[in-house]
Amino acid sequence: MNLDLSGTALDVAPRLLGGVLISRVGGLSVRVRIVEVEAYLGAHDPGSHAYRGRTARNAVMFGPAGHLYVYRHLGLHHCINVVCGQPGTATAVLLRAAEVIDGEKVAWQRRQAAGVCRTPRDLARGPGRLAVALGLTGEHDGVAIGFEVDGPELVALRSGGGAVPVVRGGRVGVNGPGGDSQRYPWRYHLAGDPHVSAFRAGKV
DNA sequence: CGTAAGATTTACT
DNA sequence: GTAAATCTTACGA
Repeated sequence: MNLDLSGTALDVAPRLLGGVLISRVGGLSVRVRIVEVEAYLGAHDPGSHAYRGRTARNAVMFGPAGHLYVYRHLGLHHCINVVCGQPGTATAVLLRAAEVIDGEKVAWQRRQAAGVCRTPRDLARGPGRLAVALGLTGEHDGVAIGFEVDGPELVALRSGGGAVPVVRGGRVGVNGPGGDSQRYPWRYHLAGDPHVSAFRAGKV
């Protein structure tokens, strides 16, 4: 089943949960099940990078859906977004955490090379860790997303198909006015899944 | 041009 | 629990 990315991040985010992401970076295949995402709505969202307009970094978000927006955070880590919506609307879904279901050995080696990973649970639990496990870096900013498991694209996305228990809550590290982390409840994750990262409120 | 803050992770007290 | 690492963008002088 193909994913429809033409809606806003709020439409797309819940549908990505339970879906499968395949990465073939460097010829090494890693497959993960998405368990946690966050929606970002561009110009209408103070927490979005695109809130204050287009820059060289976030240009991809203003483009058509079905592309990867990868950015470097704090100089050390990368975060992966799926661009959705229409061109000109900078809406995207941040992939925050996933469960590695195939290519665990490759993911483990990448995580060991970049830092320390003690348990399989931590392989892709968190945005930066997920990027490492998948082998995605700043070079992959703007690459097209495929929808076939064995397609030519570097990364591919597939819907999980069935309904999954979704929990909605405040985004991690992002606050609304007055330090209210629940002001924009645009974080979605699978209920009770151990691979979901811990919630942290943003700085006030 | 200089400074502050950020969609984070890791290590140390 | 708290701090440090480290780079890009935004904003004030």
